[in-house]
Order: sequence, then structure tokens, then C-alpha cells
Amino acid sequence: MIVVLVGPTAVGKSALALAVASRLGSTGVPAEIVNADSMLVYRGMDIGTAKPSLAERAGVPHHLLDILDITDTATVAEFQRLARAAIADCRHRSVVPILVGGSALYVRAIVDDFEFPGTDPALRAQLEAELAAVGAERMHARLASGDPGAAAQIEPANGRRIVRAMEVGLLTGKPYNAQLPSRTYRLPGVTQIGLDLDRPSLDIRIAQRVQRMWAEGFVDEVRRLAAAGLRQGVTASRALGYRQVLQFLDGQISEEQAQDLTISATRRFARRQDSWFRKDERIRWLPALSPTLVDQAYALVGSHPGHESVGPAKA
RNA sequence: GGCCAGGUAGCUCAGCUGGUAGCAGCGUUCGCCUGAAAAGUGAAAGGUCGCCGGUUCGAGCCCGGCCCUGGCCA
Repeated sequence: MIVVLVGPTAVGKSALALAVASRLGSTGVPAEIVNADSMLVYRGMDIGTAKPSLAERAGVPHHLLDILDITDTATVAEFQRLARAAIADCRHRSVVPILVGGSALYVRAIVDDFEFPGTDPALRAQLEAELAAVGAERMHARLASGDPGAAAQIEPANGRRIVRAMEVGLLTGKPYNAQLPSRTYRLPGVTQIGLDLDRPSLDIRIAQRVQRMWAEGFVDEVRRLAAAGLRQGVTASRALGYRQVLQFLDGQISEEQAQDLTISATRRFARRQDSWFRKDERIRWLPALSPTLVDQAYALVGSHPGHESVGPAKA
């Protein structure tokens, strides 16, 4: 079996994962946590990502934390490979993997039938340069002439997706399938648990969390990382909070603005996460603030068939 | 008490010589998403234009009075 914990930022996924892991452990079922978060993979990005501390992870092994350098570019496809390997590894050792993530695309890429067409850095760079020179509208028109189906699915202003569609087209010679695959698990015994919290409460928690980050020295963390090349990191430099603090360090905005912008950007992100997860009818939702949350989660996990044995998983 | 500026969308503001208020920014709501996803993108809702009266065919815009806010002078 495999447990998947999803939900917007700041609802308490990490804490619940630890609690469920130790609960399972106490009943003789070892469990380990597999991170499915695109920013927790970066070494040195601790405060701003609310990464579980070493002390917190002491009892439970965590996978896929601190595996990339700030300047590396994280990608879904790569993450998919690593996470599936980690899950397979757990299963071989009869350990229950608990996948924790806030990005539906990442989670689905790991757990669902999901295949990514290849990529080519040089081609990508060339297309991106053209996009920058010509603009999204023109690129969209070009896409439309070669692959009308994809163009119809992609917004004319969405340069990012246009470039990727063109890249795939040039690489495979086939039209780009701009449709997401159906929601079907490729792994057996998946229990997906979502943490639910009303907007006002979540907004408050987000604001408090960001303020706490500042109090814990977030700005210094970013300053250190900036010296280590954070600005060169394509993905890392865009992380919530890090981007805003970089703008502050560059003198574009005030520190107070950086904090306010971080809060509002995080709120917006939480909304996007929400609309993503709400569509997945396989998720079992639990009230995030319930005093019996751990019991409820454990009940869902424990009742799942496949508890006793799991066949060799192919990943 | 006098002078000046200002009171327009939840917030910050724009507004033509008076002719049905702005594709405004932020926020909110809803949607899209296959190698940057803590990314990228689309749409919608929302206003008795401070209050009362006057001029006018017609006033957010002109006139008078009042209320409120900020600043300057006493």
C-alpha cells in the first residue's frame, strides 16, 4: 500500500505525515516519507520552504529532500523517476511509503499513468529565444499552422506551453497532446488523503507562517543563497518568498513589501492547489484542524486492502 | 477659525469643453494546465461617482451649503 497526503500549503501535511508514520511504526508497520514537493528538494532552502527540521525527521526516514543544488533545474519528469524509485525501494523493504506533496501535477505524475515526451535543452533554448524575440502571439500562430489541435488547447498568451508544444512536435514529429491523461492509478493500493481547511483560516495560517519565516531569519537565508547563485537557478529563484526577497535584496521593493507579496502570492498559490485537488474524486478529505485528525487518517490507511502484503512493484 | 488638496469598485487611483464611469492595478471568485508546476495562463463579478439642494434637455464633472480626511497658517 501507499499513502498519499495532499492539500494546500500550510494545512499541516508534513506534521500529519510524521504522525501517521510513527503511528504505523508503533503497530509494527514501518513507514517512510517520500517528498513530492518541488522546492523541498533544494539544499539550503529550509526556512522559506518550511522544510521539516532534522530533529523532526529524526525518527522517520525522508526521501527526496536536499537532493539538488540551488542552481539545478527541477523537473517533473526527473522527479517522477526518483519518486517512483523511492517508492519501489520502500516496497521492496516492506516499508509503507507516505507520499507528501502540494503539487497535483507532481503527485499525479508519480501515482498515475503519466508519461512525459522527451526534451532537448538546445531546442528548448532556441524556442525560448524565439519566443522572447517574437512574442507569444506570433509563436501561437506558428504553432497553429503546424499543430492546430494543440494550438486550440493552449492560450495564445501562454508562451511557456506554446514552447513546450512546439518542442514536443519537433522532437517526436507527432502532434502534442495538450490533454491531461485520465485519473487512473498505475500503482496498486493507493490511499489519497486530502487536508481540508476553510479559506479564512488558511489565509491566517499562511500569514502567520510567513511572519514566522521572517522571524527565523528567512532574509538571511536568501542572502546566503543569493551569494551561492540562487539567481541563476531557473526554478529555485522562482520559489514563493525567495523570488520576493530577491527583489528586495535587489532594491526593487521594500522588505515589508516583500513580506506582503509573499503572503498574497502564497494565498494565490493555495487557491490554485485547491482547484487542482478538488477535481480528484479519489481523494478522501479530512478536516485539517480536527483534534482526531491522526486517528481519522490512520483509520483510512489501516482499512485499506493490501495492508498485509504488497506484490513486487514495478516502477 | 482661515487657506489649500482631496472624498469615484473591497483597497489604490484614472476620468473627457458637463452627454449612458475605467479592456486600470491589487484583491475576490471561477477556469485552464504533460520535462520551470511554490511555474505559466484565461475569464467574470463588483460602483446610489461623500450628503443635500440648484443651474441644465442632461452633472462624477458647473454653482451653493453641509459632513469627513490630509496638509499649511493662525
